[in-house]
Amino acid sequence: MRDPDKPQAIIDAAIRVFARSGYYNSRVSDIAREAGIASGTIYLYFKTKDDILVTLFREKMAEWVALVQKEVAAERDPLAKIRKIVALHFRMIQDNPELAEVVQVELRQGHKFFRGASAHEVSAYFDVIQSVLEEGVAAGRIRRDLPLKVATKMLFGAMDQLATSWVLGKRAYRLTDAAEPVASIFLKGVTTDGV
Amino acid sequence: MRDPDKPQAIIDAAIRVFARSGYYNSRVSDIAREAGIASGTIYLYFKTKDDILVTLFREKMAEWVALVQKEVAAERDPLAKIRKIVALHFRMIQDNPELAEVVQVELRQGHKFFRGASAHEVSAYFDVIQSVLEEGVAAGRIRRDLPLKVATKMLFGAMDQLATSWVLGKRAYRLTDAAEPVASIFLKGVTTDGV
Amino acid sequence: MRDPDKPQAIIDAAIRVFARSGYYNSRVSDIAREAGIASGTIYLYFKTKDDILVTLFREKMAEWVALVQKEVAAERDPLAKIRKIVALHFRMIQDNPELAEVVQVELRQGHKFFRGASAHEVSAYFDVIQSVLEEGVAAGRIRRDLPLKVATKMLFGAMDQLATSWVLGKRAYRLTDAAEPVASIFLKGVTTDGV
Amino acid sequence: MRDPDKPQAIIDAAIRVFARSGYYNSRVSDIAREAGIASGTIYLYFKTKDDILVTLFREKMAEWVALVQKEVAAERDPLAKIRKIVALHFRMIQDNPELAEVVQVELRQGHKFFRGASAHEVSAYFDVIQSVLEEGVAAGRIRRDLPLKVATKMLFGAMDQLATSWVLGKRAYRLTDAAEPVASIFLKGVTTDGV
DNA sequence: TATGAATGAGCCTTCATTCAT
DNA sequence: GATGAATGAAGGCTCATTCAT
Repeated sequence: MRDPDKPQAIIDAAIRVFARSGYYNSRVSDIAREAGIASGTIYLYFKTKDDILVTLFREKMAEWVALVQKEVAAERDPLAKIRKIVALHFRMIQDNPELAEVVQVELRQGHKFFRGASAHEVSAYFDVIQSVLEEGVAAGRIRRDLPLKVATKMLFGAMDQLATSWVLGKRAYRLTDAAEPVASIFLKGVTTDGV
Repeated sequence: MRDPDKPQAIIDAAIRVFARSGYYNSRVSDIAREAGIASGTIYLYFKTKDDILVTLFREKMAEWVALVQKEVAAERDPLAKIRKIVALHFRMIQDNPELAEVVQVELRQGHKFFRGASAHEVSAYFDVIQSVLEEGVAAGRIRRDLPLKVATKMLFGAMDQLATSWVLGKRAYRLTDAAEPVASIFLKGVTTDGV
Repeated sequence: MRDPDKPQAIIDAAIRVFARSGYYNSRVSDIAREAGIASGTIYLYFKTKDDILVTLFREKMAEWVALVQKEVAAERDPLAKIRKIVALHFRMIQDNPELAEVVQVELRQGHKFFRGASAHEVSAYFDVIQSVLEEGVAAGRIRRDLPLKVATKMLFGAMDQLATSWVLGKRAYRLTDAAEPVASIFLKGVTTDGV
Repeated sequence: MRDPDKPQAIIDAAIRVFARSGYYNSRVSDIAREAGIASGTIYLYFKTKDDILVTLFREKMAEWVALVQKEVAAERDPLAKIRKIVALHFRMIQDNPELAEVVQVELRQGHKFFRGASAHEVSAYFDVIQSVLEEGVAAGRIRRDLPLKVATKMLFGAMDQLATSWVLGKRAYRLTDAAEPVASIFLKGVTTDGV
């Protein structure tokens, strides 16, 4: 396993191919052709076809969570952090629609991800959101009685649905334009009254 | 003379099988065995394996939308209608976890559903939600400046994520208990201030 | 097996269906539909799908040979008998193109016919031709040194090829018009010089 | 890098298998086993099972027609050319009885061949025969009033029937021994009187 | 006798994976 | 390491045949 760029090139090719046809309708040889290599070469870097998807997913999610954590840390205000998360989420989707399509769709293959190999990476993102909400509560900006897990899932679900609609739809508008309304509605729903 | 219960029995068996292994990892013969019939019999009622999934999806979504429409019509207050939708959504998921798992997961196979055969059924549910929000605006209970499509997707996304987490998780709690918090947070986010 | 018309109706339907699609591309249910009966009914009269073809073939060949024998017996002159055979052959093909197509094509399924169940019926037709040639030799009208088996096959092959070309072709001409030329060429080839 | 001998090996195996059981009763896996390869390998070289038969047929007929054309061109005398064609035809059948059996039988699958993909190859052989007859007419050796198309089909049909009988029969004699009688009878039938 | 729904063996074809070069 | 031809297990679908009604 010498060439350090090959795995990345394979993953990038896989993203494009999976986005086009879905995991089960894509052939390993399609990925190889897209990557400009022979299909046997893929098996020098990945154990199985499944391994490509799982690795892809883990890697991208880890990158993503790291980025969000860094950006969120740069903000002081808990509510600004929430706005930041929404803005980042939508920007990432908008800038990487193929990756987004793969993740949106295949993420739901519960057996593979939520319950499986990538559960950790997924929950890390939820943890980031929940931590910010906790900060908000501690700062008195978010309702003390807010059920945090529920609110976390709601925000993720709301963002995810906007993203899904955009990815699977015609993409005739800028998803990033939805960030402010989404954040505002959510924040109005969770913040302390009179603040 | 064809048995009019067979298609339903096949669909019910397919729901159990797809929930267990996912569409692509299920064999037609698995569905047949689950339904207690020979695999060839399935082809007397469905054209292809795909047809089973699409029919299943369309049928269940149509039933679902009809039920929600009826129940919502029975409520007067727009905000009570929203609470009703959330309660129904969660009850349905909780009472039909296998169906829920299939729909949650396969719904995202964008190529098959959102963009494909079942786009109509899916959007009908969105229409129900959006109509209620419009009523709320007309009644002065919901913010006049609310971006309706965004709010509709947010509510659906929030419910869907709660449902997904519950379905794919350990189901150690009652999903219906989450209905009130979800509805409250959402409503606080969208209702007119001071109402 | 009460209804005496059913087997005939099934065979007639089979002729039309086999002519249209060939034996292997025809389904038993196609024959049933063509005959206006249920597919299970076919098995009251025929043991297998194969049995339909074999019975069809035997029956039609037997009828055919009986007819030719009768008509040939009505002629005195051996050469006139040959002309009669050719004329009858072409008329039969022309009047029953669907039967002809089935027989022409499936006849060659050597395993089933020449070597199999219908060898007897096929050779009976060859016997008729050869007998006439023998008469011709005995009457001094046909060359004494003619290899009879070869000449018999040649005449049959010549007629059969004309028939095949007509059946598989556009049928834009009357096959019966070819009877006289075919008979003449053959007879010139086999008759005694100077007669 | 694909093995250039594989397609030929597959076709040769297919000839043996088809000759043994007929096209419809042969499985692709039978051909693979006969060729000593895995069944999937066949699909690296042929698109479908049907493609094997069509390719086999086209290729062999093209070779055959080319050979006949070359050999016929080497003869001067039109009548000698006819004798040559008959001799070659019978020799080819006798030397390749399995190929012969396949071609004889499947050739009649009108839908596939005469009317289908290989119509061109088949008619090329007829063209060779007819051209020679035309030469004979031009040379005054063959009757000016001979209906050429009829005579062409007669000769082909005669040869084909002798071949079929031999192939499907016990092959207890040398087919090539029939060449001279067949040619003589045909030529006596078509040549100018007194020549 | 007639029906046609049900059966399930059978087969073509695909494609993830291997391995000789 | 890289290749891609070869493999062969797997599965969707068909259809001849059966049998309960």
